[in-house]
Amino acid sequence: MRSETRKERHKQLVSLLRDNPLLTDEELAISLSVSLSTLRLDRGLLGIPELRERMRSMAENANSRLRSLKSDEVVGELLELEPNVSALSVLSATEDITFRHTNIVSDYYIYSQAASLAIATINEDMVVIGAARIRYRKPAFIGDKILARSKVGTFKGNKYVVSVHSSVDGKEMFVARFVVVAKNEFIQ
Amino acid sequence: MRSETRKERHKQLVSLLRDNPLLTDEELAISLSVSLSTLRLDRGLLGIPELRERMRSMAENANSRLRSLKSDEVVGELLELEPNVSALSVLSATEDITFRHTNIVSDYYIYSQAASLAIATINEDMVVIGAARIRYRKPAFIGDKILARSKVGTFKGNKYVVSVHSSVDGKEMFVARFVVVAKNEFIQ
DNA sequence: CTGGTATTAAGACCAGCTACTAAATTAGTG
DNA sequence: CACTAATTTAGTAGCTGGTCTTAATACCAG
Repeated sequence: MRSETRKERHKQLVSLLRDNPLLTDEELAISLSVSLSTLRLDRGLLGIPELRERMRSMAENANSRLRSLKSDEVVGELLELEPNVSALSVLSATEDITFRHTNIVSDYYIYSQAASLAIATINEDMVVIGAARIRYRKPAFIGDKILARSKVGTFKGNKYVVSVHSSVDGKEMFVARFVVVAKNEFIQ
Repeated sequence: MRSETRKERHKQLVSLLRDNPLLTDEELAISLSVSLSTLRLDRGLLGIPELRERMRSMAENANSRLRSLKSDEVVGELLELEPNVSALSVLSATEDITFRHTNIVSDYYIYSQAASLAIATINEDMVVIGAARIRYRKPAFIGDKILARSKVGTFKGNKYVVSVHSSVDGKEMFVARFVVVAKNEFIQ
């Protein structure tokens, strides 16, 4: 059983597809300098679906991923919005927003949910975060539904103070106070 | 010109695909109760690409989006690291980290670069952000190279204060002061 | 009835596969 | 060295979800 070369090739195949899942069998075969037949056999052995399947599944959760990260602008799903007063969003903690292969939700996402909610709350064309004070009280884990609630406090001119409280199961997990700035001139 | 029905159908077609871009021509034709030919003609007239094209493009930018935030853990590229003292990272502003189709880099990424740098600076197994004060001084634009420099200030027990200054072309753009907490016990 | 628009049908072709069969090649062992 | 088993390659037919082209048909107005 001299299948060292094959094992090696399998590793390379996996790695090629990790870098670019949109390669056809032909391209893969050429990269690994084997025949189409061999490549298809390998792909079968490794249980890797055909290109079209891979595209399909990526396209499918491109949707959900889109929705979570940048979609339109809000990270999380906007549930309520009373412009310039308050808003509510929820973010479901899935594996791909966790921190270093743990079960803990990465702070980036908690921040992003809160910051985008703060921005969404303000009813102006162009709004950016100017400053913030944030505190993480507890971690959130895979499976948690993170509810973020924003409230507009004082505002002066083009600056609003928006506070955001994020909680899981009613327990406060994160608090922030953002200074949000509305830009009337369109920069650049 | 009895094309009222056709116009109506075109609207429905667009709306069907907006709801679910992964429908085949056959499914669409049935939904709209026309023949395959008609449906393909319509799709052509509206300049809508075939299913596989739609999948491909969705799959493509599912990719780039994934790759951009999270990548591994550090947002940006780590250039220097003196553990528990200071560190330096750079983030190149590309189109996919911008805010609302503008040229301005989204605050999420600036925060993420700074926070991950602060964490990377601390030489402990498990480290999370406990609190932060941050200020955005100027926006950053597509093409900018954002340099973030961290410095560890005081530390007491398992809490470190890490300050991060991010700049573009030597001009300070963002400042933050993080309280970083090292967790010795592995939570969960 | 004629003409124009809209719809449908029919046929040939393509990419990127699957599934299967069969032959050729390459080790590895006695 | 010959033999066997694993591995690789080749080749065929068939599928999906299209493309593109040409031709036939339905509909409706003037």
